[in-house]
Amino acid sequence: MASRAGAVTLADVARAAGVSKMTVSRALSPDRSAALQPDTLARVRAAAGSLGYRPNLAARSLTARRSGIVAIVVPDLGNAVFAEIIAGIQAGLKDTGRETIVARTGFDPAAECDTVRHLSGWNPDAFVLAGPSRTDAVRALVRDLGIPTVEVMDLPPDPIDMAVGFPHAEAGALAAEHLHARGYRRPATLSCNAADTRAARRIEGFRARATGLGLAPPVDLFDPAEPSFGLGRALCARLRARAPAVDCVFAANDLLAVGAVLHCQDAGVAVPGALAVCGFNDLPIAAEIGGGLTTVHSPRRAIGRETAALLLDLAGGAARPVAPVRHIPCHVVPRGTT
Amino acid sequence: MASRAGAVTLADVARAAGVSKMTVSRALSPDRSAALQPDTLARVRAAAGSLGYRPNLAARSLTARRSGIVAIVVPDLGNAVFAEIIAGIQAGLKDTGRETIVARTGFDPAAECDTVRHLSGWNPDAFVLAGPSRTDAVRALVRDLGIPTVEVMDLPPDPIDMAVGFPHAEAGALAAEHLHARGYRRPATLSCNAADTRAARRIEGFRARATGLGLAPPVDLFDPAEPSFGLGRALCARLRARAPAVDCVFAANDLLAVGAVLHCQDAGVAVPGALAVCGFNDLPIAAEIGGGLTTVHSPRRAIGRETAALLLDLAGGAARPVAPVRHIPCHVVPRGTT
DNA sequence: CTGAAAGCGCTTACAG
DNA sequence: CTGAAAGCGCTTACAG
Repeated sequence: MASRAGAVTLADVARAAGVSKMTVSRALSPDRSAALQPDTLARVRAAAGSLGYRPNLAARSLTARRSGIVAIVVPDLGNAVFAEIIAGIQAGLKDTGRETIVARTGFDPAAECDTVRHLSGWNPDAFVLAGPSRTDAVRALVRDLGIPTVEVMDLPPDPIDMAVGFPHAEAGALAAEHLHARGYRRPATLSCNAADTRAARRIEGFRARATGLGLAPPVDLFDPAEPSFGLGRALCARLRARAPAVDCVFAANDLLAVGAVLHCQDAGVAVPGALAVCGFNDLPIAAEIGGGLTTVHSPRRAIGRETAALLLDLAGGAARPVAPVRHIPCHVVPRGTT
Repeated sequence: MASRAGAVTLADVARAAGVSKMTVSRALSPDRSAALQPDTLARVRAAAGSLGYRPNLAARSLTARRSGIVAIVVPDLGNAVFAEIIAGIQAGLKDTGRETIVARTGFDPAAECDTVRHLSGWNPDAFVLAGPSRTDAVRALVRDLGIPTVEVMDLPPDPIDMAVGFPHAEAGALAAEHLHARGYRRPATLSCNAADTRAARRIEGFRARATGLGLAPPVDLFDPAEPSFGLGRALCARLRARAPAVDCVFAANDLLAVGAVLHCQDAGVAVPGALAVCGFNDLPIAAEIGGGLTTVHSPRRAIGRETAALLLDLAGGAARPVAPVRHIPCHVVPRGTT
């Protein structure tokens, strides 16, 4: 039994194969095994296989000074957006000898800093930070650590190191252009969750482009609660009471947007006839509701894959990849609500 | 700059504080610092703080023979069920010096084995396996590794080691009891995804209890596709065409159940008047649809927290905790669709 | 209460 | 193409 106490080590394999530990080390390293004589290689691999050798990764990490770990820090796992980014990264890193370690902060910027500090003890090859805001403390810490860091989902005005995503103002601007092109002229916005600074920038981007295109200044409704269908219903009800002339709505996320559509269905308000609705993210739910929700697609998978590619470029040699800031644009998915 | 090359080590702190490495090691270990003189402790901590010392976790893991890592293997992160189990575990492990490492298998049982084998190289304190099925290879591997392992979400007939969850047949039985108590007598079941063996057991449990209570034998509709609202709509349409006398439906998951309700709304079928619908999981969507979906709540958070508690019990000393198999029951949440 | 020695299991950097 | 030596940064087990 290869249990923890008496685990099979490099020395055991060396003994069994009649070679030195170094030869075993080389035989089991994809990069260095080419230098070995074919029959030596075969003998070592056979011995390793029959003994059930599994390298001690802590020991490897200690000497090689790189762990092969990519540390991903997200606010929340239940959120499909972050889950898909992680899935994209893991898919892109598959079979490259890199493992991911995922930590969640619960949207607490201070927790992000503690988490990065702690994870740094594993000497990750890279950090991926997915949360919406970054404290100065994290920025200083990450710089000080000297570990490559990718900020994802967003393109911050002042990236710490690398970034893969899109400026959230752009997502709002695309929604404004779409609604304008469809002929709507009196817009409103729905948003929530004060901690979500990206949502705020989407709304700002919408407002800027909407007024630039000559639409009426948007009526903004905001609620500090977390997003949900129920909140979308409530905000839409409030909107109709306050500003009945509004003919279209940009909701900062799909949950609010679907809630708004549900409210309209219940209240007998024709969508998009009396009120058009555009969301953000393009979660699966957007395609599932009757007629489909028009929404701005955020390319989570592509961001994850591109992040993996960036990390592999890094490992490939260049001190910094050719393009350390990669813009993955979002786009409008027109469906039945606009 | 405390970058990777010249990171601050225990020896650096020892020099700065004028003590030996051992004293620093003790001062920084919560368990062993009690044995130090208070002023020594303070001096060491001050030195560690001002130098920005961060322990090298690979080195610690190598000597202490435990990493403090809990390795969680899930089929999919986008699935709210697994995300919540992970969140529950992470919440329960917070401030206990344990980190989680999360890997996904994409519902591929062979990938589960490869993943466990690879993660074992980090000498995790424990494995948490969340997927629905386990190959004999993983079972053998995990036993051979001698690392404590918790299977979660389910209570398998033959647990490898520890387990936290509920038998899925029980969830189906609860649904049958609920529908029976409400007076429904001619049931059907909707299910999908051949790889989801747990769903199959929920359906079996439903059938057994339904017939035991004297209901008509359920009409079973199955589709091999992944669950979605759209599939729920389609299955419900098929059901009504094939078995118009059916008066209630147990759907193996909330996505199918919501889809079934949406189909009924579109088709002008009164819910629950003409057809009652009960789902499984109690995802947020269940409370959000108009009137609310009646569903069997799966206690994901509680399972996560209980798993964390089990792991802490383990660390507390006992070779195996008092109750290595913990039953966290599910329950019906009655809402508007039954 | 504190410390000197040994060693965890690997890989790096030299040799030959 | 292969190997002997040294050392990564910690903690365990002994001493005192």
